[in-house]
Amino acid sequence: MPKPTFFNLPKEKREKIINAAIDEFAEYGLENASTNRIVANSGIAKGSFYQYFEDKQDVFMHLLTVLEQEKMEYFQGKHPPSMNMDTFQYFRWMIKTGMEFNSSHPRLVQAISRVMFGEGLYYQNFANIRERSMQGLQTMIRQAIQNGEVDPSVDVDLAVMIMETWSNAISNYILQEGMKQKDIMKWVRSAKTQEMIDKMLYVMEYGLRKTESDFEKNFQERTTL
Amino acid sequence: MPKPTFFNLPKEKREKIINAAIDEFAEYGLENASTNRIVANSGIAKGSFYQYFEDKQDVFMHLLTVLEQEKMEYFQGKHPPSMNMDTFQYFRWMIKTGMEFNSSHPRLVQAISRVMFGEGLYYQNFANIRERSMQGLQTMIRQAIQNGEVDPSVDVDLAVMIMETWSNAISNYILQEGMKQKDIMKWVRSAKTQEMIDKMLYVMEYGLRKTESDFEKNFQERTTL
DNA sequence: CTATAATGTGACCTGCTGGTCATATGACCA
DNA sequence: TGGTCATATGACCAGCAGGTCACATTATAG
Repeated sequence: MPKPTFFNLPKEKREKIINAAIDEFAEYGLENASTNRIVANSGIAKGSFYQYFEDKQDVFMHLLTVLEQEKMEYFQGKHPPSMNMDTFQYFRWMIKTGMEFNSSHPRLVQAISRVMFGEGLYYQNFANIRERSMQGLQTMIRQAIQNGEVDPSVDVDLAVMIMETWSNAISNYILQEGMKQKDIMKWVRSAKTQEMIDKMLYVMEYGLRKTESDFEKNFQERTTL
Repeated sequence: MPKPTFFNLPKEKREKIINAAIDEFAEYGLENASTNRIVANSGIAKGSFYQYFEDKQDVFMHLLTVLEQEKMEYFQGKHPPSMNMDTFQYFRWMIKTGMEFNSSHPRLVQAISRVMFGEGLYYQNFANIRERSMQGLQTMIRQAIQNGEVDPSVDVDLAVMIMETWSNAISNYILQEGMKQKDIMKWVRSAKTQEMIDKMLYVMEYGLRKTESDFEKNFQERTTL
């Protein structure tokens, strides 16, 4: 949390600092952000910076609350188009409204996602290596559509992106949980972890919505082979 | 690519350097990794480092190819349990085998995902803020299960994680594509982008697999309201 | 007006960074 | 043996980092 002195500042000055910080984080991420540049670009003295904030992480935490707050205000100004939405319709409305918000605050969102989701995505070199695995997935999916397994209306690139997302989500989840364990190997192979993976993949396959098809039946069928 | 001198090194020395690099990246990410620490921990001189590599990004790129290579070898040693798998079964096998590999190379995987997917996840502070939005999702999903909308066998935490993953995936996708456009606002609101979002959410809802239910019908139904 | 407290300032500190280079080492060959 | 060449070394460099602090400025109160 910023110190009280920061909140006593005139609004204009505060915003100038925040904007400089946003630009800095958007460009360099958290660890490589430079307080020197931030103070230079916001036209305050170095010493002042440390009268407003503990350190640069403090600034970044403040950006998070700014985002949270502004997003909440934005949502309060909007209203769902209908009262009779089910949960999925509501979620869709939230996502779309969220996108509207994001596109009206691109720098702020970029700064935060730069920090939260890594520098990796921004390096060109990585793209090449990703490409190779993407191509593998692509042919796999094309085949699957031909075999009538994958919904043909879902276009190939989208399906690739979805499978990649899932694959990363599962990997990260397992990695992060696994790191907490004594014996990762054993933990990964445990029935509980395997079931977790199965469930995630089941949802990828059949979706979150409850349909007439029986979950348990499908689930058993798929996983015991 | 590392320079030839690196590949002329005795295997043992090479591995010592690689291991030091893995530890460094796992701990500090790419930008904050220190070549000084790497040379100190691998017991080589600073100058030698620059006879082996261009710079630290060069080292990291090499780690990527090491991962790629070792993973390929690992997969070649394994064989799918059955030849009659459909695509989803095959994908499940790939994911699980991948997890096995990851858990047998935890440091390497951690180093790479640390760089690729950001420092953000590793800071404790962020967890608190995420918590709040998670709780919102949680109550939403509990309600949805009660209303018979969400598959009750999918447990709440998993559903939250899935929705969060989707929400992030969509945001990132839109942000990255949107940044290339002149007018983000307009692009986000364009029919094409909106349809893309609809499709992703449709897949989240109904899954990738082709079922007896008609995609086009469902899709139309859901999105025109 | 003076006294006191709060805020603003930037020169300065130490520590570490990525990177260089003159020199030392030692394997190989004539 | 002496000469050559790839490799190894670490002292050294300039640059920038985050952070401090004695002092200047301004606001507040008596």
